Amino acid sequence: MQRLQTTGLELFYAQGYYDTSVDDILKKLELSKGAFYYHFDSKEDFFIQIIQNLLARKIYSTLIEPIEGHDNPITLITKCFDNAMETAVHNEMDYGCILSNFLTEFNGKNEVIMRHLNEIVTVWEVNLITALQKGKFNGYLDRHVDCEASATFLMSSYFGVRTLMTSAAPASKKYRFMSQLRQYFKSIEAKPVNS
Amino acid sequence: MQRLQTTGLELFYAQGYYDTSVDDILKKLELSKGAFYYHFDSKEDFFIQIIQNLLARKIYSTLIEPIEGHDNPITLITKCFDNAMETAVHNEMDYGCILSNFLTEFNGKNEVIMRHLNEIVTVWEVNLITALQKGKFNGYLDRHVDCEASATFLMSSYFGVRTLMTSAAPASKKYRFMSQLRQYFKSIEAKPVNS
DNA sequence: CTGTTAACAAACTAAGTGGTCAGTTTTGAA
DNA sequence: TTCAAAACTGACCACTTAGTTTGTTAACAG
Repeated sequence: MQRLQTTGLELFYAQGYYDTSVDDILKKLELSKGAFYYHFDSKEDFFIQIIQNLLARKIYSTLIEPIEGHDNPITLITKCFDNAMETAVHNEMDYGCILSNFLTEFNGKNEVIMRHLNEIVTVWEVNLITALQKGKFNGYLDRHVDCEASATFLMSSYFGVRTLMTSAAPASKKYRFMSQLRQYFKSIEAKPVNS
Repeated sequence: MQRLQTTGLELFYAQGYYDTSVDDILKKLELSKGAFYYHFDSKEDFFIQIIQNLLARKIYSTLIEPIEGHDNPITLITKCFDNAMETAVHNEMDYGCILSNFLTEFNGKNEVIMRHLNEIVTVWEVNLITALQKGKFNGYLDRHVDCEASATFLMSSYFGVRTLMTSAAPASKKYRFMSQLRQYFKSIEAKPVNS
């Protein structure tokens, strides 16, 4: 069962949902169709279970959990993005940010799945905002910073760079991105008081 | 012929390439399959012609041409992104950035098409870098700015925010994004000389 | 009027697609 | 040992896919 979902997510991530047939998955697993439809109502049902069981966890462990804590959110987020992109650089099987890819694929096509995906996006957003607000409260961020806006900007840039990284020269893309991310962070960090 | 390609791009953009059948396009055009395959070798050939004839032009007119000129690139890029996102906000048929969507869809699946798409990305990148360098030369940007890195950062953030905008509250996403884009720009613009 | 050709129509093929179902094996408790 | 429920098989169904083939117009040069 776990094996089913893991393989499913791998294939869906690599080939896309609509371009991965149930037969594809079953062939890789050497399983029969009957077994599959015994466990799942439909391909869509299968995918939704994957979202809830695997995708949500994956996003949490790579993008949310690392930014929790009471340290400087700038440091935490920088490290978090750096790590996430580093695995992408070193993983030849990188097809961009899973979440962003699926958002693109299902947009305007499957409302049910979109709701599940957007839920994960919202969780990420809320956690980012919270981390930033906490950072502001603790004096790491300038007190004029718009945390909601900053979160949107950070999410955008991360989604986008992961898309760009798949094309060519991911390592250099990562380096350039990180340098400008730091530049942005420098502009919202707490200014030293000239007393 | 023009009608064929225009309708094709509309459908490919809205539903994705793999989820749009030749029959879909022909049904909307009230045309026969014979006519289609008289003009095009294959579905892929059809799409590649669309990329070259329509997509490249669309990217040029919305993202490249507006940033050409000798004004402050910060102003130009800000206005350009603002306009591009504004049409997205007001267009109920918005499915994100066409280029970014296709990059996601074809990544790892069709190398030929990927090459064509990446060509467009490169053109955009080169023009962005040029605009920034010119801005640096003309004293609009701080002379320590890494123009390549800045271009990557700008492209990433734009791709990403267009993906996010399709989910919910595009207008508010736009507003938040633009505010932080300005914040970023403020951090790379030429510092006033304290003489 | 004739023959040629560009432009299309429509029926067709072969290979998939998601999904079903009658039947078989495996498991585990009584 | 029994037997029912759970787990699984693989052939099958209706349908869709990209692409082909054969046939029909319409225009037009000679």
